[in-house]
Amino acid sequence: MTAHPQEDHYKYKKVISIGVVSELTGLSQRQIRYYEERKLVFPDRSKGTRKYSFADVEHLMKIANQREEGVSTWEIRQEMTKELRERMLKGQMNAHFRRRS
Amino acid sequence: MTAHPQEDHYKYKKVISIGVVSELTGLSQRQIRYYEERKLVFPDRSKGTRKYSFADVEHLMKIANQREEGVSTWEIRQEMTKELRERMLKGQMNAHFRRRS
DNA sequence: CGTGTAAGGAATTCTGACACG
DNA sequence: CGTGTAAGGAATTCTGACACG
Repeated sequence: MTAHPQEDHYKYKKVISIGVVSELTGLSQRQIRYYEERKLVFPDRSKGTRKYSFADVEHLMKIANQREEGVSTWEIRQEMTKELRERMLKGQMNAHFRRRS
Repeated sequence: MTAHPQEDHYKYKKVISIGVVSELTGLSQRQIRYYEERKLVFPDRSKGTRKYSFADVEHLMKIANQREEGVSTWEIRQEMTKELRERMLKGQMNAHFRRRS
């Protein structure tokens, strides 16, 4: 599917500490941890300390933009689960049509 | 040139701490720091602490393989500078032919 | 609700050195 | 030469709480 399957997961590998994420996003560590509490981000934990991926960083930047526009964390969360449902539906449909065509 | 110019530098962005690099490569922190001393890797420094890229991680894995084959750090270094010279030459030639064709 | 901050502790990283070989 | 380790300190991260609004 992709030209460089390995490179692809550079984006998703959770290796970045919160300090670096803070620098990259311009968000405070407090904000980043709070967004986790509100279930907007899901870092890995390596013995207590949080590890984020580049995808997480991008996602946090989107969140930062939405927050600036006055969107609440609750609304952002709603939007996320909604998109998730849509993606799952699409997956279902793909599986469905793949089976019978 | 590339489909996703931004994604591309996920590979080169120096954001990974030495502990994670150690886990990723299987090398000890001592080894990783020593290879830096021998000028085989060049992490960024953010206020003292080293930050590596995924490219650095890959490079360290190659180094680990060479070391297992008995190649000395000095020889690895030689090989690196040699490759660098070749790449620079190629750049020169590209510039040269670009100018006159 | 969303974020700042001070507090105390735990985990991480750093350097220079001694050791072995 | 290449790597391990103990040592002491510095920087990072963590949690729970109080504050403001």
